[in-house]
Amino acid sequence: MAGRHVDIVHVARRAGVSPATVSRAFNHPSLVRADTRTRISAAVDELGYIRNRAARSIHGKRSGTIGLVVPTVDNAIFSRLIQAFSDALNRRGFTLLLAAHGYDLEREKELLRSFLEHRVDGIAMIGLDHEDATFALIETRQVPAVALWNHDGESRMSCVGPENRHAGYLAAQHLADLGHRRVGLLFPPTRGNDRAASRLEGAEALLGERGIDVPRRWRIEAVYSVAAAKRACVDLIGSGAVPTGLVAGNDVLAQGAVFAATALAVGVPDQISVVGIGDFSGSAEMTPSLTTVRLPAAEIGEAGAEVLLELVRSERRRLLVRRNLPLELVARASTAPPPAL
Amino acid sequence: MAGRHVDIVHVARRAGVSPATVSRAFNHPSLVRADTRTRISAAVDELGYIRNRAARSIHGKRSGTIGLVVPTVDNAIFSRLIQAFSDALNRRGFTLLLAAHGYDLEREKELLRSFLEHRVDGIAMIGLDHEDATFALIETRQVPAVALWNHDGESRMSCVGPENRHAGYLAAQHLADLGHRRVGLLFPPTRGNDRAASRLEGAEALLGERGIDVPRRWRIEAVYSVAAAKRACVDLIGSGAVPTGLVAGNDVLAQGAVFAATALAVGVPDQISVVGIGDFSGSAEMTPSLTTVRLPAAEIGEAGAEVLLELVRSERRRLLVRRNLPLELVARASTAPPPAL
DNA sequence: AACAACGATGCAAACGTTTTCATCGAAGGA
DNA sequence: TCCTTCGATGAAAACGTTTGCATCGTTGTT
Repeated sequence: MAGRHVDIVHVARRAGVSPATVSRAFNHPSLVRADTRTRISAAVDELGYIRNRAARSIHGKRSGTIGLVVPTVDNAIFSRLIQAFSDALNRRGFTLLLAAHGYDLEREKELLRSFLEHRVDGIAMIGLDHEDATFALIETRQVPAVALWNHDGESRMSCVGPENRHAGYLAAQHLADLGHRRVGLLFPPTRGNDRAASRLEGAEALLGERGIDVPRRWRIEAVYSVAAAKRACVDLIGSGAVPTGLVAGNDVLAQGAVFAATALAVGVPDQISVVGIGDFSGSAEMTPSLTTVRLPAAEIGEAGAEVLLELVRSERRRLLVRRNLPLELVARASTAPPPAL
Repeated sequence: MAGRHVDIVHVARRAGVSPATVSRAFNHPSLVRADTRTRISAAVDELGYIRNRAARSIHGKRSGTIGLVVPTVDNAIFSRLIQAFSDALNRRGFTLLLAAHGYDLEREKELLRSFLEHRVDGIAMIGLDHEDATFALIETRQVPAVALWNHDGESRMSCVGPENRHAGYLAAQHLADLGHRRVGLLFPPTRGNDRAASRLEGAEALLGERGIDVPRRWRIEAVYSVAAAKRACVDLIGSGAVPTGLVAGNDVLAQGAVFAATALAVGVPDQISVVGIGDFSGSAEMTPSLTTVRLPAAEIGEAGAEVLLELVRSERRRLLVRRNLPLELVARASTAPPPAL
């Protein structure tokens, strides 16, 4: 009964109407008499008809898909963002196309191209730093686009997110306010990652203001993983000269730092204070609980979808929307004044 | 120059050939003379033409998309799976459609429908337990489908994953082998979650074999979050009668349990042993490092994509492929023999 | 030199929808 | 009763591709 290749014509025949009427029943129900609609709906159920969006979108109609390109899915905080973004999309009848570029902006451009082949109605990407070709693609195709996860008043494209620079600033400020003068910086590679770069910049700005100088050996780079961060910090602590405070570029790195200190019996926060950025799941529960700058991941996803769909609906293709989301320092147990000398 | 609405006809005109030849240059390059191909390729670049996959897929051609429905993205272990699955797809020229149903199988069916409207070439879902309507949809549409994250020799659909039952069995076995007789079970709600249900079943089977009875108050349910697990375990420990060993349904719950014990100064593993399932990122680095059953998330994603695309290419629509992925108990520092009485 | 075979390309139909325009019948106004 | 208006529906064109078939020029065979 229900079949593999039922199309609108089959439905129309079964319901005793023309294909046009079936189409209208779906897209403009008010134009179709109620009892006709009922017959059509019955025919749809009997035949197991499923509409073909590809055929719809050929008419310049919306495809009902939104593309999201992220550096990686496998990441506590992006996954929260993706979840919120996807939910918000689904609620509004859109479907998510997702791809990850692994912090390779060249690859990002390719993925964007592939999304455009699928005629996505809108594009979301992480961060404001992209290849020129990426911007060019967006502009000539005039496809609605939004950058998530970073905010900049001067941005070249619409954006929804917090000021990552400010996040770094707040984290460093917290340590400085507690009296720390010997501060280390534990950050991921900043290449192709403007969020990390901005945070680092913000932290350095605050430290500069307070006249705190960070020697090279306390500037540590670790890829995004608890294991890498822990290793790097074990090395740092083993090297002897240890800072009293550490600003980590995100909570995963901060967790690694805390685990390293704990493993080496260096007290947190008695001997070293650690502040993260992100407030990932688990940061509040670990021992000691992690002081961090909360990034509103779910809000970014939600608001990002909202802004993007607004752009999709709007006819004004050149419209730029910027939404700045608030940050908040969450003081917990991993930070305290530095030990007396 | 480059435009918003360039189609294959524009390209053809510019290259001085017919649209058919342009189409062939893309899909069957060997049928087109090399210098013609060059002209076409130049025209494509000049005009900024991007192919329209919607128009292609209308001919019964593949859409080049694969749908993945997960319970949630926001979850350390699924995000690893999604990452691997997506990468494997991209490498083979496919694009991922993603949606999350929040452990609501009714919702899952809706999302599947929406994917079918987009004419995905294949479907991947998590687990083997789905609504009848979901199975029916897959069967009448004859769309290639695979279940990830669980394996069952009798499964109704193709599947790629480990035996979750065995994972639970192994975890419990480890505690029993160490000599624990007073064992607790910390699991997520099993409704709509056959992986958790299987693990619980496996753990109970082993405990039954060893004649270990788990009283009701040591069967704890906590939703998937460190915070919820920690709360539940704080309650358990506060209640007085504490087991010497705890099997957690996954590492997130196990981490919550460890944090609870640590916070209440109950030694892990001296007073209580905790074993998880998953081997999430961070489990090896925390203090104490977590004993767990490793689930090969990345391998599942990779192999899942491979199997699914095999099904897509195959003409045999009723083909069932089952791939069983190995499990491994990773003994670390969170488990030890029970304290002497 | 005639013919067959082949490679390269064009023409036009087809894919499953949506939408414009036309048609038809019924209701309402003079 | 005739004319207008309006609501419901159908016919057909259009969307951007792909592909079967036809065509045409070239090369190789006898």
